[in-house]
Amino acid sequence: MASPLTQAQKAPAIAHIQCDGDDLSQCPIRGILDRIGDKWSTLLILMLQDGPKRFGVLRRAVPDISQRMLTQTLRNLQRDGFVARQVFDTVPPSVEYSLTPLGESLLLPLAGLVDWAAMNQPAILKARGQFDEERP
Amino acid sequence: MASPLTQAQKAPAIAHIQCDGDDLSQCPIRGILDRIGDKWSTLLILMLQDGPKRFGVLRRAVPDISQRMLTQTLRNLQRDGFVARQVFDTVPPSVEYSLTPLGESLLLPLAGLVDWAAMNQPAILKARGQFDEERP
DNA sequence: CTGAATCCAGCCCGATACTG
DNA sequence: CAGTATCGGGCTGGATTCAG
Repeated sequence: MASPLTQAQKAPAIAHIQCDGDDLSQCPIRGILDRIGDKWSTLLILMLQDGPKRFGVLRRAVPDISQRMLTQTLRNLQRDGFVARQVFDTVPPSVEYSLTPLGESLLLPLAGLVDWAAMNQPAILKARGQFDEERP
Repeated sequence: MASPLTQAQKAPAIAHIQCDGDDLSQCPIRGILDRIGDKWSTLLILMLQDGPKRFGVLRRAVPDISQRMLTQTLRNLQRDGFVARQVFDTVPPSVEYSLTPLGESLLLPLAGLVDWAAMNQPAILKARGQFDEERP
């Protein structure tokens, strides 16, 4: 844990991650994947990366999300300590969501994944096309 | 709607990832998240990081996966070009799965996420506990 | 040993309507 | 404006059984 940043270009050395056997349910990687793996969490985290946003702003920024899912996803993110929720007691009421330090720290590893995805999507699509082509 | 916001603040480098608006379905990050977000893909990728493994070996290494899910997950990974499948025509038949170069390249960003998860799981659990405690 | 096929439970998520 | 409640569909994933 003394080298948080310099592992950028090292060879894969994720040996200690077993997660198998008996206690797979409380595997740390599983916990975070269950969170970012759902449909909207990652998108909302990315949306909040450049500052706090109100509920309605998020809603408009992600047009195809329902109020239900927006509320629920924000709740989960808040519960895990990724986002903070601040209520302004005005009329009409307004609520601001923002990334906590913990949430912001997630942006870094997330960026690695995002960059990888953007860079390799063509290869994935190509592989997918070939696979579907060869398999009737 | 364009993006009138400037990436000031302390945001890392995920500027160009919008994914909102009209074409959210073919957003690259969404594609990869749908893959690694499922229950077994990431675990199997990590399992294959130190060399090819046979079907039965993987099965025994991840005791709580069903044959159905093992086959299905491997198929998806193969389809996306992450793993290669080699059949040895013997009796009884044996099949070996291994990471492709594309799959290996995913190990790097994945490692970042894994490390982050391992390092911050205590904070997450703590936040979760506090949240559940404060909410009746 | 590897894998396909079927049945079935659970939940994720969307649409809608209603409150403060 | 922000959030809750309810209903229902579709997909994920587990158990079992059969086949090459």
